[in-house]
Amino acid sequence: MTLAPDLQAAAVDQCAPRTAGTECCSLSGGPMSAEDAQRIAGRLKALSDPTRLRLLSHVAAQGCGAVCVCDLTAVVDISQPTVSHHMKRLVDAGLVTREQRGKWAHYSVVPEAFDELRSFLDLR
Amino acid sequence: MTLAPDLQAAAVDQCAPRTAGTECCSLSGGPMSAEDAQRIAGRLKALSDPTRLRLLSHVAAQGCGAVCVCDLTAVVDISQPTVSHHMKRLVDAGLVTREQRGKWAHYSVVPEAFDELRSFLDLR
DNA sequence: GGGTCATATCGACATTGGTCAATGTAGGAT
DNA sequence: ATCCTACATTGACCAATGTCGATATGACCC
Repeated sequence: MTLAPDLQAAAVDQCAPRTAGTECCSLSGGPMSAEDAQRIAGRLKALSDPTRLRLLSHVAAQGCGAVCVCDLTAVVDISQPTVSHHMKRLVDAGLVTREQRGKWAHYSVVPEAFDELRSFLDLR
Repeated sequence: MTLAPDLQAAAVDQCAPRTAGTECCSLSGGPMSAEDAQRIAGRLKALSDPTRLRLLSHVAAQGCGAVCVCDLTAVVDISQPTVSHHMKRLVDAGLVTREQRGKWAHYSVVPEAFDELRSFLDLR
């Protein structure tokens, strides 16, 4: 693992105020439209791979800090192109954001996306 | 759609007491083990298909009632074998249970499984 | 400029997965 | 026993996906 490009701020409980989750739909709210099902399934599909979950858990553990790919390749034992591919899928799904700082790519989680999924999975 | 095999009880808020979700791990709880990632990814994978989400939303809408396949085929426009296949995947993932009543198969949701996923997706 | 480092993209491969038609199975009715 | 009904299983097909090595891009340094 190379030197971390900056002092990743220690994980904080709540760094930025979360905008209310995009109220979309819920599993218990009756039959879903095909469009909603497509949207949610897309996000869940991005989460449905063990390698991506492990990568994501490292990003999420940084709280509002950011993680570069060099750190991630060291943790999960897969090739660098594969890590890039997985991170791209997470970004495309709107679950993490990517920010280029110098030559490093920094990733951080998008809390609203997870809020939406959590409320979708609520069976009440 | 054939006649419903029994009067599916109107959805109730809380029919059976939920046992506390199997506290496993969380995305924000630091790096995940490969085993945990595999487990959770398996459940998420079962949820990562739009057709299964739509089927599941019909089952979940019944609350603690149960739904037979004949009702499900009518709702999503896919063949009966495909519905069976999807329902089997949901059962194998532990998200729904299957109960044979006469010649009908009745499906209902497993709230604990969803509780576990929701707490896993909690970024706090 | 050239060189190196961090990351993305490309092409190829093997595996998984969604779908269907055809068939099997088992319960209920006549 | 014979049919019908409700559902599962099988086998096949094609599309999507995870993985890698090789290569491209782009930022920094000298």
